[in-house]
Amino acid sequence: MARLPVYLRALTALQERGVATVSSEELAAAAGVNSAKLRKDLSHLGSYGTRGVGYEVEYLVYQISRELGLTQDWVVAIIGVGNLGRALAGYGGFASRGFRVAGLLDADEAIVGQEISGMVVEHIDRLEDIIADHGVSIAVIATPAGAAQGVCDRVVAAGVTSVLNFAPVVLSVPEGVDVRKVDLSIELQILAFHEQRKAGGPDGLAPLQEGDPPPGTSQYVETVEA
Amino acid sequence: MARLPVYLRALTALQERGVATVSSEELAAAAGVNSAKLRKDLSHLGSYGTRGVGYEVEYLVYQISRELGLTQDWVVAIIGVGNLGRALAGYGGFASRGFRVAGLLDADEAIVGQEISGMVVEHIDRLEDIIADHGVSIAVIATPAGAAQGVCDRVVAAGVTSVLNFAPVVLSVPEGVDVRKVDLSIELQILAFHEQRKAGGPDGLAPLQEGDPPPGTSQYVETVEA
DNA sequence: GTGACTTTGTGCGTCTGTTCACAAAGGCTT
DNA sequence: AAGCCTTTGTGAACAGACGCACAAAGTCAC
Repeated sequence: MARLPVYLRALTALQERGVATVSSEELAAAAGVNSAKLRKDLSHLGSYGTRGVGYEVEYLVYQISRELGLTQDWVVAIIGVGNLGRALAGYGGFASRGFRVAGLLDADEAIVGQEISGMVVEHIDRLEDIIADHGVSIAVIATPAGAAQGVCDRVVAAGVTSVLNFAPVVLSVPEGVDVRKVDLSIELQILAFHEQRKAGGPDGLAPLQEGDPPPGTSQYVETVEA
Repeated sequence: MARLPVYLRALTALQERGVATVSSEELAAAAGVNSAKLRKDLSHLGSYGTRGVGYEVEYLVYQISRELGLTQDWVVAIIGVGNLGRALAGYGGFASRGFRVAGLLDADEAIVGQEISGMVVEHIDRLEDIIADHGVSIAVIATPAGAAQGVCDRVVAAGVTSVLNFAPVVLSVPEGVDVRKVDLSIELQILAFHEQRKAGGPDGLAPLQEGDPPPGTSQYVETVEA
């Protein structure tokens, strides 16, 4: 389930505050979900709390970590060392959760050789070597959109079966390869959509109103991509 | 719908390639969704294509942009200018889609005054002024986890009703305020989960096997937060 | 002008995920 | 030791999304 990491974070926060036991109600509130859903998730996961008391925090942390595969280390390569790649390389949340960054790669000769967050940027030509040598199992793609599919094909061919994609394209991959996508501008657009809704619908116009330019004579292009 | 931005991106890509008309089947493939779902989304949105031909690309771009509220400009403030905040400030996808960054703010005196991507970083004390002066309607929170809720409360009090949160906490906000969350390490954890599934279940153990340490004597802590 | 072909728009069955509500289970107090 | 109280685990109703499949509608060729 996609909610387990959220539970895990809430639990580790409780753990740091020295809380030993927690009810489904409290934990659900901390994670921002319904308590019945949380209980069903946890029971579906096999672990149990004790009725009348709640869940033991440490035990649950261990169970969820194991379920998520965080008891073993995962080796990550970051491809594309632009602004975003740099931020990812310096992101503390990786190392502290069992993700080891084995390499930073880029195609730009001006960037290759630079030291970023204690690592030397390698040339993209060495991609296959680095994946094989370090046993990389997760690739993070932070390249420009145009390069993403090509890089993706190469990492998949080299045996990587999990890809985290920050490039604004839909990657096509063979069966058995997982892709997750994070797109900053899409998140903003969704917020803009809701914001507009609050302000009273799209410009207050019904779609295809009398007087709107009909399809076929369209000049609306300049309104979207400034 | 959360899929409209994906359609829009696929459409603008087609537009740049000079494609005038597209069928639901083609567009669905480009967006990575089922064609019936795409047609239902588009019809639900009110706009139509012409049967036997498909959708006119330009007209659809205009309609979706209008629905998403991209025909107007949205003013954004980025709070927290660490690695991630810097990457966001330099991200080209904002300006090109009608999102104008009105301010970069941070609490660290060493960062305030620096110029990042052509903007001078302001002190967090000026938060309310900047929101009011520029008419900020979307706040991007890229602070450390501990500061996020406090910053969120302040931007909401200042009238912001949409928040994009990169901090690894669940923000609590009053009714009517939208929060979207992007969490890099959660994405990686979900990938790790699937990766482990491919490799044959969580360590190959059934939960709470005979011989496992029972709850109450737990020493598993060191396995999770290294 | 007519017929064949293409593609949209949508009714309907299905399925997954969510929530309610309650019985079973365990602890705590007296 | 007995009963009360809290909290889990889950059956069942509910809701929304999804996708198939087909009829309506329009185009294109001749």
